[in-house]
Amino acid sequence: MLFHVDFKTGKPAYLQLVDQVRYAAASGGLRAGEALPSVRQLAEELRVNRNTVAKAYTELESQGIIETVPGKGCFLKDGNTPFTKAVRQKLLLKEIDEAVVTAHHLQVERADFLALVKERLDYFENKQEKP
Amino acid sequence: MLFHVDFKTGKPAYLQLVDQVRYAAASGGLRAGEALPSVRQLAEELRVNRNTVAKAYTELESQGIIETVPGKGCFLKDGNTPFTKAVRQKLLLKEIDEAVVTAHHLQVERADFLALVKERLDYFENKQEKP
DNA sequence: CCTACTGTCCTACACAAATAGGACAGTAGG
DNA sequence: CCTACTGTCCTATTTGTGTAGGACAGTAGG
Repeated sequence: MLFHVDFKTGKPAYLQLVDQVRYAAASGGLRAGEALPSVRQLAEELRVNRNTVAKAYTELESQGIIETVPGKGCFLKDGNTPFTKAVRQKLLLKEIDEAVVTAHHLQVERADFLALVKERLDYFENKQEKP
Repeated sequence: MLFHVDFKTGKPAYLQLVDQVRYAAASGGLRAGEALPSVRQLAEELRVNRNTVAKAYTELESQGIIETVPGKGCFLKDGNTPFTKAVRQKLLLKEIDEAVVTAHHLQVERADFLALVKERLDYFENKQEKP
């Protein structure tokens, strides 16, 4: 199965799901317009309450990743974020700054950091191409 | 004063402190070996319990940012992270991946993303130089 | 030694967060 | 229309997190 929950990590189950869907979407494991597993079906597979899955889907919708149609299901959104350019820059800058500050404390040099970033960009782009 | 806590954000006070110390250290606002404000003094300034500040300092020490000497005080560590290269790579990759995935969903192109990263690297490096 | 600092452990409490189950509304195909 | 699916709201319980104050141990200077 595509998703899994690890109860030993202490990280909330619904957040683990959110991350996994985000990664799957970014790396091409999920396609635009594709339907996600139903709330109940996924909940049973993962041995989790329906509302836990539902909470993850709600969070994903508020992030603009998926679209939920009541009575039909949840689907991966096909592009066009619901956020303005200003909001997008702010969200992204926050995460970039966190990584840059962490790199400083981990004593990772500028060149090494940039190399790592490019490597990861390549990684996600390559997976994207595949069938 | 160097630090401040905003109670309106909903973000825990001790985490706000952790972030501010991390940023101050990365941008040169705090120097290696420099003493941080004492737990009680800072707590009084910020109108916060001592243990809230103490918790922030504990977290910072576990991150390898500061060093705490019982009876004397807390000091900014002078380089040399306590982590192995493997652990450092793992910690950094996690944050880089998060930013890369977010960039994908915010539809920020590779070139724009790299430009942003370089801009922020410059920003922190420049502040570092200043007195 | 005594005083005034330093950080820390222990305990307590209030609040929020995470999870869980029952009942309900919309969709679609037989 | 009836059945079986979809997501959702409401409520309850539990668990964890953030904050708080009292008492204690180590350091340093008068």
